[in-house]
Amino acid sequence: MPLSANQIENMKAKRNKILEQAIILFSEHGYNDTTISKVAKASGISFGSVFTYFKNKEELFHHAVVDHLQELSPLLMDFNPDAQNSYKELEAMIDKHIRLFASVGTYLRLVTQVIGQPKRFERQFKKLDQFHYTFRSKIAALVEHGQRSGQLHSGIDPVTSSIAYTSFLMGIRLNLTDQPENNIWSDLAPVAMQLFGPKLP
Amino acid sequence: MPLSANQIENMKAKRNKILEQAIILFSEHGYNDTTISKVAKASGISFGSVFTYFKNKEELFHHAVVDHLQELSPLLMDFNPDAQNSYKELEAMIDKHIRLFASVGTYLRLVTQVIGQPKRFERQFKKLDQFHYTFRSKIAALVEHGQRSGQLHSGIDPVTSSIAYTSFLMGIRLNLTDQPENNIWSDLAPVAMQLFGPKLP
Amino acid sequence: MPLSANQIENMKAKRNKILEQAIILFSEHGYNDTTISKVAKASGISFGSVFTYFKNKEELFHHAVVDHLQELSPLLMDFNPDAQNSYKELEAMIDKHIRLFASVGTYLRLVTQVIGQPKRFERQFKKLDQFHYTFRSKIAALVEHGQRSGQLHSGIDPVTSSIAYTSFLMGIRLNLTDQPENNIWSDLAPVAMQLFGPKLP
Amino acid sequence: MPLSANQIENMKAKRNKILEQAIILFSEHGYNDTTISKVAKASGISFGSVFTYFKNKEELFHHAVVDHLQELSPLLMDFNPDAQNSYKELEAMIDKHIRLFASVGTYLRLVTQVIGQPKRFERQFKKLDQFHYTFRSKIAALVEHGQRSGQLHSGIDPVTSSIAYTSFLMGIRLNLTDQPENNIWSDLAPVAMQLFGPKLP
DNA sequence: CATGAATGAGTATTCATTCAT
DNA sequence: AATGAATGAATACTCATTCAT
Repeated sequence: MPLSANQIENMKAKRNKILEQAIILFSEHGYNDTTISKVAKASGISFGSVFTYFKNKEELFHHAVVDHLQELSPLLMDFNPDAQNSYKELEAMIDKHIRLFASVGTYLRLVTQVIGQPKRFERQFKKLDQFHYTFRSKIAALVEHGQRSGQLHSGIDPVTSSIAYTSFLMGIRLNLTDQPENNIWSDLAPVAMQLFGPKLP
Repeated sequence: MPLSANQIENMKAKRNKILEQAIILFSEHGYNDTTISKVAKASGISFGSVFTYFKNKEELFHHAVVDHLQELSPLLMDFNPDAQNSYKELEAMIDKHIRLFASVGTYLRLVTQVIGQPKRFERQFKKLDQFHYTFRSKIAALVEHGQRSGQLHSGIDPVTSSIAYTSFLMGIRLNLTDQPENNIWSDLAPVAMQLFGPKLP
Repeated sequence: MPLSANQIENMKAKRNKILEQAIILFSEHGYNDTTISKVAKASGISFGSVFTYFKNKEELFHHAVVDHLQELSPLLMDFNPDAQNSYKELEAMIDKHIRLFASVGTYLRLVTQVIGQPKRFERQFKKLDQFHYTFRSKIAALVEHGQRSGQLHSGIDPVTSSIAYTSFLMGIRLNLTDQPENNIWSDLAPVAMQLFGPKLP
Repeated sequence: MPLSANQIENMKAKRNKILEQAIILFSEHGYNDTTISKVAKASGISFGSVFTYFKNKEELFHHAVVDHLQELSPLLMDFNPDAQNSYKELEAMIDKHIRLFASVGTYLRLVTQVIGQPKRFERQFKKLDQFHYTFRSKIAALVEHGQRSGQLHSGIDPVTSSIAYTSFLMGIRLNLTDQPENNIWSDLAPVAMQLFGPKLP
């Protein structure tokens, strides 16, 4: 008996619910201290059912790390490296990134754990590293463009500055809390811009 | 009959050996996957003896995180916020910091774990946070000096840029591997300098 | 899908099996020398399953001490303090008690351990102490009745003699072995009766 | 170099100090929960020195149980089975015993532990059982004397009543606390006398 | 003899995974 | 598919005993 569309929908919803809670718990308590039992409870799903959706804990962790990246990726990559006005494009990009990094603290703390222990979370690390590579490459392209068009100083290697920039983003995410009153986030955009050697207008 | 000076020396050496190996293992495998047994083996010390030096695993972790900070602290704070030539002082400081961050990757990955899960490692986090505060305050003082003396642009709040800078340091430490051939480290110094809004000479 | 009635029955049986073996082992080897592993083996149940039924060793011990008391209680309290013929009622009661104490040696040795270390087994001790209080109070009531009706000498305070009696019961249980050929038990009934100051018929 | 008399004295004192504290700790916390380390601390003696006086924990426990019995024994046996007035002799004996049992609660709780687990503490149990045998035999002799001289009823077997009596003593020791205000102890003497079937004067 | 560090065997407890219902 | 009981491997920690100083 094939599953009805309704059932399929229902199962997708359950899977997402599990993943959502898994991200929260893994993020806050780490891999080992997040037990399947706790995830099940938080998701309002029976203990045994978690294994219906994810064959084991490692799989659950993997998807918690990787699946969400698919959603985030287009948001992070939403800028045009060939934009006429590289300067403005950079500014707009930085603004978006900082807003985004400020808002997805939970997930990014999970990412941090993976990056911080690349050997331990090898499979997840590779996925993130791949993404990081395409991400900063696209940024580097924009920077190179800006340098050619004379809007950015040329002294800095574009790849270096793109690495500096993504590191900066991860660094502030690591260092700053989620306190909403913490409005230092918005002040950081112009500082981030400095990394690309902007020429004064 | 109290312990002989020789014995005391011996014990100190053992304690340090344990701590040293604990940093390596905690850094690479995280808190839970680092077992006391592994630490003991790596230190060439019997299992039970670890408990002679640290009353439990939590305590061992705490000292692994905190004790080493005492050694690192003077190196990180080795700059003069009241230096005549703020610009040169900043450059020298950045250079030292980057070299240092490049060389103590293992320990800093451990620090990263603590910062990434502040609730889980509350006690350790507080200690690190305290240090971070004094660290960036001293940097901010240097920046303020530089702005007053006109060597740095005044558009950026010194505290903000000091936070941006320490975040940047942590971020590159997180993102870069320890491959010795990885000589991007040295290229990052001038990019870091940008964060403080240097006036072109 | 809730558990079937059959499963529930099965689990109750397992729980009882564990408790039964726990009583035997705790009684014979004491709290510390009775390991969960031994209890599991004796019960024919896997090691981990013991924790399905009792959240920890302390809990297992507690139930081993306290649950069985519920079964014993009605047997010990099976006499009528308001009986017309207090003398005969006392005799019948003593007879029952002595038979009972002779037959439940294992459990009572466990009780002895708790009473002997009231601070160590505080929670269990309180439960037993409560029972002891109601138990001897009911005996005291019977004695008082017997004194009023002139069947017992009045020189002895009923509460004192009830305490003397329960102490006597525990004492013989402590001093005598379970050797079946040990038929001193039956001879003790008339001696016990003396504690209540019976008037010669 | 032979030890000076002073040193020997000193060592005896230390040994006694250890034993004294061991009785207290074993009595209150049981065998397993009493660690050598705790005994050492309580005795004001170094951890290692305990092993100078007792070759292992079992030995320490053994002496804690057995040595003190030597001191107690003459006090318990201090009555004359051939006394002219058996009745008075019994009364005096009971009085002494009850006072003694009331005052040495700590040690007797230790004894209780041994008797309650005869298999576990086999060696100690045997010693105590031996003593018990001679103790109740002497009492039985006094009772027999009393029966022959007509001061006690003859219905009860002297051995049975002596066992009843020693059981009673252990039972009240087990059941009653050491609260000094607990003056039920003194009321128990006449009740105990009943066990021997006294003829009314 | 006195001291206390070194050792490792022993144990309670947790938890991912399996599987019967 | 859903449930939750059953299992046992893994691990922190304790403590008697040994032994070097």
